[in-house]
Amino acid sequence: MTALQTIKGFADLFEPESTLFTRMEDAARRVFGAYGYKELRTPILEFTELFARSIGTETDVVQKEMYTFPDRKGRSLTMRPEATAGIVRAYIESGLHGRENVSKLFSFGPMFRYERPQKGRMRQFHQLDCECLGAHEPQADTEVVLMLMAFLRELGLKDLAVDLNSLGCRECRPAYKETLTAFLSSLDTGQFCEDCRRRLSTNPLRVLDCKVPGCKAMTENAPRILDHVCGDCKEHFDTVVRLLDTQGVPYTLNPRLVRGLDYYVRTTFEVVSTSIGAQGSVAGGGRYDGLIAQLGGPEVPAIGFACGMERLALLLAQQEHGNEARPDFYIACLDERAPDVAVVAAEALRANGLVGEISFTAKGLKGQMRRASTLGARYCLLLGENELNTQTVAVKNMDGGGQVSIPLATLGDWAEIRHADKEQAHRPGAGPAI
RNA sequence: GCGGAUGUAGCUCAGUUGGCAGAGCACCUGGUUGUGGCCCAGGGGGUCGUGGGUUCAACCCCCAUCAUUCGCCCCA
Repeated sequence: MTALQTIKGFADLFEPESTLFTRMEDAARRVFGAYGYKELRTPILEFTELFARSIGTETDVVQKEMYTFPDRKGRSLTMRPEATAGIVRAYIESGLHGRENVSKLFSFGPMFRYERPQKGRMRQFHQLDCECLGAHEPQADTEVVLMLMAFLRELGLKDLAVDLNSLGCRECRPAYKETLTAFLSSLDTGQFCEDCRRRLSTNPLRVLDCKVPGCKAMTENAPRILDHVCGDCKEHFDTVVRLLDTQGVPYTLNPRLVRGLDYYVRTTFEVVSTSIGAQGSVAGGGRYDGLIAQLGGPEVPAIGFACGMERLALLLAQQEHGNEARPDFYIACLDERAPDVAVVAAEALRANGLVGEISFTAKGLKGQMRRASTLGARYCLLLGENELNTQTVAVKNMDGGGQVSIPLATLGDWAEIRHADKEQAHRPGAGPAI
């Protein structure tokens, strides 16, 4: 029998990733909750039509990256490739728009895209998602960016850059598109890379986003969308930027920043890290005023963002390398009767706030000490023949201190003192407890 | 979908021109050490990713395939 393995691009999350994910979710609830956002959980499966209509039939995501299959009655279902469509569907279907003017929702969970896996990109990946539905005001845009930054700060992440741009609206973007196309066509198009020559006709805005140095140089003097948006869009964007200034948020105006999904308009932003390779984009979002109506809902504006949890986990992991928490104790069993006693003793220690484990089997002391050492335990509790006969436990300080003998009956008191020490030690530092 | 790299012990990886399968860490046993984590000696562990081919002989060369990984495309 050959052993089974995970599906390509689907990962089992062990420590420390599993803990990092939990911490991100906790931080999200705290920070987003502070801005009045409520948690929403939508299904992983939706009718395929939802994504076709929202993301855009012509996009790569819909054309070749979705997990799509018929159910038992032949209806086409798709495992969600992103979160916004499902949230908007739920928003419309629940009639939430009729009960409140502005709805603020956040969500997190697995998404699915059939892509070639690489660093920070899985076929099953996870996103944190925030949507502010019903607000057209530029203050909503600013607050969403501020909230995203507050969330990343809460996680202790540094060295992140915010890129900002406006994509114009349905009124002014077509005109800019023409201006841009005219400019690009006037260049020596043969010098563009293969992809850009294709983009020229399919999606000229994407040419600005090309990473090939040659293409970048050629589009250096391309007309900037910010100089071509209509008065309303300009005013909207100016307000967003001015408010970010007052809050001291560092950002870069990036005229090349465009979005992959069709429904974005006006403000668009991205948070980038320079330290995780090619997949440096950690979060991205923007305004999508037309989407809700496009999906059969009311004419309601909205703005939101999605945050890639795998990429955040990469950043957190490299930032916290070597900061693993130490267990407080390890109980070494040196006698066959010891494991029984160890279970009870460990419970007494944990009841007083300590963290640690025991050896289930009795083995030689040398191996036990090695085990305690590799675990990084602060104290190694020895249960040998002598200790069992005298109803005591030998407690050895693994950090070079001495060793004391403690009656089993008073182990709880000892643990209480050690726990108090630990609390004291954690007070000044900002490190996570446990 | 396209391109590069890598698959050898539980883990990290060496392996010369094609000539008996290796090290470190981990694990087990023994010795030593003041109650011991260091040190010393020994031991268990391998379909060399898989399937073909070339050869007297393949971890090594060739073909195929699977997997992992870094990029491209696309996206968070």
